[in-house]
Amino acid sequence: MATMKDVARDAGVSIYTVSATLSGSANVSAELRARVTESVSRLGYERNSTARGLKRGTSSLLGLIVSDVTNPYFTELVEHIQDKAHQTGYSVLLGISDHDVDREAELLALMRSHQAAGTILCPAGGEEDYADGRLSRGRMRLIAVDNTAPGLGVDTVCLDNRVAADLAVSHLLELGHHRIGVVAGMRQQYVSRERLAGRDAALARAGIASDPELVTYGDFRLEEGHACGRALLTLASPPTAIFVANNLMLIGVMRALAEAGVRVPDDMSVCSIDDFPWAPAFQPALTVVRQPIAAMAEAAFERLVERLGGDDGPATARDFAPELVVRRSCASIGNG
Amino acid sequence: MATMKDVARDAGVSIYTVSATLSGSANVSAELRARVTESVSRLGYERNSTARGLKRGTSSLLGLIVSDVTNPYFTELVEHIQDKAHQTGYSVLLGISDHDVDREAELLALMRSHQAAGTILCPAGGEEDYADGRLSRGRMRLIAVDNTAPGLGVDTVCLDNRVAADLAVSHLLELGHHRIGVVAGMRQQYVSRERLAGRDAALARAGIASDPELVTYGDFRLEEGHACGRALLTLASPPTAIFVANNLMLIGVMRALAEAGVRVPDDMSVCSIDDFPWAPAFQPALTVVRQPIAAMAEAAFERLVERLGGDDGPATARDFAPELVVRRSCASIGNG
DNA sequence: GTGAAAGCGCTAACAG
DNA sequence: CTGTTAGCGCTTTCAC
Repeated sequence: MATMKDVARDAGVSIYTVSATLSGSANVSAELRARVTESVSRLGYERNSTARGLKRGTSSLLGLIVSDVTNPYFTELVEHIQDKAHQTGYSVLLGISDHDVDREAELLALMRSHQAAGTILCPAGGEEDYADGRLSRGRMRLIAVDNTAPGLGVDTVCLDNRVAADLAVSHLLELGHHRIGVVAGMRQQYVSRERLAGRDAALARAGIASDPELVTYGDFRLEEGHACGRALLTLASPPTAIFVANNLMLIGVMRALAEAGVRVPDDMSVCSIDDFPWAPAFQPALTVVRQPIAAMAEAAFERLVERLGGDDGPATARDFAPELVVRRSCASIGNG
Repeated sequence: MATMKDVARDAGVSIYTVSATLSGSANVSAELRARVTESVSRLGYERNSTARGLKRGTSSLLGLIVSDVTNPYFTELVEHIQDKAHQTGYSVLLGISDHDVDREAELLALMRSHQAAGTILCPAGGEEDYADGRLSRGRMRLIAVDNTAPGLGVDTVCLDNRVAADLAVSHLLELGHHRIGVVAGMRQQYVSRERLAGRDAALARAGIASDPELVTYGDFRLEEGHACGRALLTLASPPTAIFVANNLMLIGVMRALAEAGVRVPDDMSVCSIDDFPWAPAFQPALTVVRQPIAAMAEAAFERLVERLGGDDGPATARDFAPELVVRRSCASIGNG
C-alpha cells in the first residue's frame, strides 16, 4: 500500500503538503493541491487511520454497545447511529454485551484501546454495577441510551419509561380490565423498575391494588417472555390482559398464548412497550407503546458530537415521550 | 492514560519486558512477569491498539459489511460473526452498505484504512460491479457471504439458492398450485438470479410454462415486497400462491394480502426464503425455507481465520443446504 | 532473560 | 505557502 511519503515523492512535494491537502487545510496552493490529488488517485493511496489515530490521540471510531442486536429496538438504534456516524465521517465499532456487565466492561476497555472518540452505550446493569466508576475511565466520551442509573454522571437519552408503562396499562384499564398480568424486565435495571413504577401509578390512579402474583420477571428475551406468559396462564385466577415490558418478551408471550389456544384479543388483551416492523403485520395487529427510536438515536449522537466538540458541562438527561399505537390486540373486557 | 513506559518504570523493568509479558512471550521470568502484571493492574493500564496496529501493520479489527441490519438474516449474521470474533480476540467494525455498491466500496476502503485484518462482506452488487477488482485491493483478506458473483476470485459462503427456491416452489406445486406468483430480488444480484433459476427448474420439472406476468421484482426490502404483492393481486388472473425471495419482502406481501382481505392460506398460499424469529408466531405460522445462518457465519469466519493464518490457496466456495420448514401458510389448492 | 533503540505512517509545531 | 522534524505508543531486532 502506498504511503504518504510515496505520494509526496510522486507529486514532487513535501510530505506536509500531502497531509495538509488531505486534511483540507487552506495553506496549500491550488497547483500543489492538484498535483497531490492526482498522485493520490494514481497511486490509489488511502490514508492510514491507524497512524493518524496514534498521532492525534483519537480516532474516527465510535463505539456502540448494545445488549442484543437481534432485538429490533437495538437493531434500529444501530441502523440510525450508523447512519449519523457515516454522515459525520465516523465509523462504528460494534459491541454486543449480551446483557452481561462484565462483557460490557471489556467492550468499553476495547473501545478505549482502539482510541474511539466516544461510545454510545445501552447499559446492561444497574446502579451498583457502575458504582466503581467504570463508565468514566479514560477520556473517552460516553452517552447512555435506553437504560441508565440515577447519579451516573453520564449523559443519558431515555424513554420516559414511567409514562410509557402508564400509557399501556391505562389503555387496558380503560377497556375494563382489572386483573392485568405483567411481564417485567430484569429487576436490577433502572428501565425495568421505571416501567413497573409506571404500571403501579396507573393502577393506583384507578384505585386498584397490585396483586403480586400477577407480576412476573423476565430478562427481556423471547424465551423468558414465553415462560412468563405460561406462568401467567396457569395462575388459579389468570389475568384478562397482559402488559409486557418489551418487544422480544411480547413475542414469547404471543407464542405461549397461541400454544395454549388463547385467542387475542378475544380471550386475552395484550399490550407491550416497543413497536417493531412486524407488529402491524401480526394477526391481530399488535397494540404497543412506541419509542421514538430515530429521535433518540439522533439525540444521543448529537450529544456525543457536542461532547467531542469540547462541551464540558454537567451531565444531561433527555427523556423522550412514548406514543400509544392502538391496533387490535386489546379489546374491552365485555367483548371478550 | 498510562502507557507502557509508565508500567515499565513502575515495575522497574524495561519496556520490552512489559510488551513481552502482555503478548504472552515465554522469554520473561516468572518474577518479572508478576511485577509487570501487578503494575498493569495498579495503573489500570490498557494496551493501545492503535499503536500496536501501526507497528504490526495489521489490527485486531475485522470488517463486517451487510446491506441492511434491520433484515433479520443479516442481524443474525452480525450476531454470530460478532460472537465468533469475540471468542477469537477480534473486534467488529460494522458497515452498512444500504444495498449501494459505491457505499460498499467506501466501506471497504475504510476497513483497509483501519488496518482491518480481514472483512466479511455481503456483496450488494453483481459481476459487473466488481469487474474493476475493487474487492482484491490491498492485502486485506475478504470473504463473501450470502451473495457473490461467479469468477470473483474471493472465498464465498452461500446458500444453495437454486435448491432453496426449488424446495419452496416444489412444495407449492405439490399442493396443487399451478399459477405461482413470484416476488424476486434485484436482477443484477447473483443470489436473485439463482433463486429465480431454482424456481424455473421446479416449474420445468412439473412441466409448467413460466408466465412472465407472474414474476415481479423487488429490492429485498419491505416496501417493494408490499408493492409486488399488490401487483400480483391486481393481475387479471391472479396466482393462487406466491413465492417470495426473502423475509422482508414476505412481510410486505403479507401486509398487502391483509389489506386486500385475502386470507392466508385459504385464499392464497405463501412461501418464502429466510426463516426469522417471528415466523412461527405469525397467524398463520409461516412456511419458509431456512438458511443455516449460524453454520454459514461460522464457515465464513473460519475461512477468514484460515486466510489470516497464511492460507494462500485458490478461492473456495461453500454452498449450504437449505431446509424447508413447513408451517401453516401453504394449503393445498383444493382446500382454498 | 533482558535492555536499547529503530522505526510503523502520520500530524503539527516550528522555521523559513 | 511549504518544508523539516519530533514524536504518538508500541513491537522487535540486535546486543549484552
